[in-house]
Amino acid sequence: MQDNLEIILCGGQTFSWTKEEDCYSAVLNGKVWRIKEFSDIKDEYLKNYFDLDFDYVSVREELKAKDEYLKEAIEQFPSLRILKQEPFIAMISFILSQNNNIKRIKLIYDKLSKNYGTEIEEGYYSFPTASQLKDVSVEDFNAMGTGFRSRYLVDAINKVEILDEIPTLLYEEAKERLMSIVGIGPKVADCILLFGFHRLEAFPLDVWMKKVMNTYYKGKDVSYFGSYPALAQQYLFSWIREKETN
DNA sequence: CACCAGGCCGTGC
DNA sequence: GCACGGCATGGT
Repeated sequence: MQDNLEIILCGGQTFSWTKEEDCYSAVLNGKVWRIKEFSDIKDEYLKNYFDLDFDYVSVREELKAKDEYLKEAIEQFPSLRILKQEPFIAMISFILSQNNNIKRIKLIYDKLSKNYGTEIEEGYYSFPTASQLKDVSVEDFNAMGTGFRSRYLVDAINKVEILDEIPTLLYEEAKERLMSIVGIGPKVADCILLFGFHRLEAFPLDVWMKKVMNTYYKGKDVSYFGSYPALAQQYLFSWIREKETN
């Protein structure tokens, strides 16, 4: 298992993957996947999921030339990619993420899968679909440990059709539309647009990125980072977390 | 025992 | 408009 996959699969952009003894596993698209390294990604579904056709090299070079912080971040995490997750999974995952930590988000993600998803192999469950969750009540969600986010989940599931509109909308319109769901604010909306719709103009500002902006990019904003601010965000997010938690 | 976590809502000004 | 407190819960 290489470190490269760790930052992508367990770094907070997805909660679908489980680190096992000798591989990373996930249930996606109705199938159990097990991978140890990039060369295991051969299936068409996974190739698309891992965004393997996008040319990260030139974007990395462009960002590295901007300043020393981006240069350091990119050199530390050169293999970072933005996964193409299912919109519904991304929406629920990032509603769960607020005022929460990665480990516990994953715990709830797995609990929802086990209780409301479909068992694909023994012990491996798909994340529930919107229709599998449509009759789940606030009290039911409370039993899953989602706490004050339970009512947000119910509202999101009731308004799931919004996700179908997103691809037709401009970034700002799409963000506003997502924010009409109770419990989705600017940051969660950006995460859904980025990880669920691959909108690379999104720029999720969480506590870590706010710290980065205040400390290293004072007076600057998203426009400083060029055409793909989401990539700059992802490198800097990983960089600052690594720096301050280890 | 505290305190914290990839924020947002509701209230008050 | 903007600042503030509160929030369920598991981990440390």
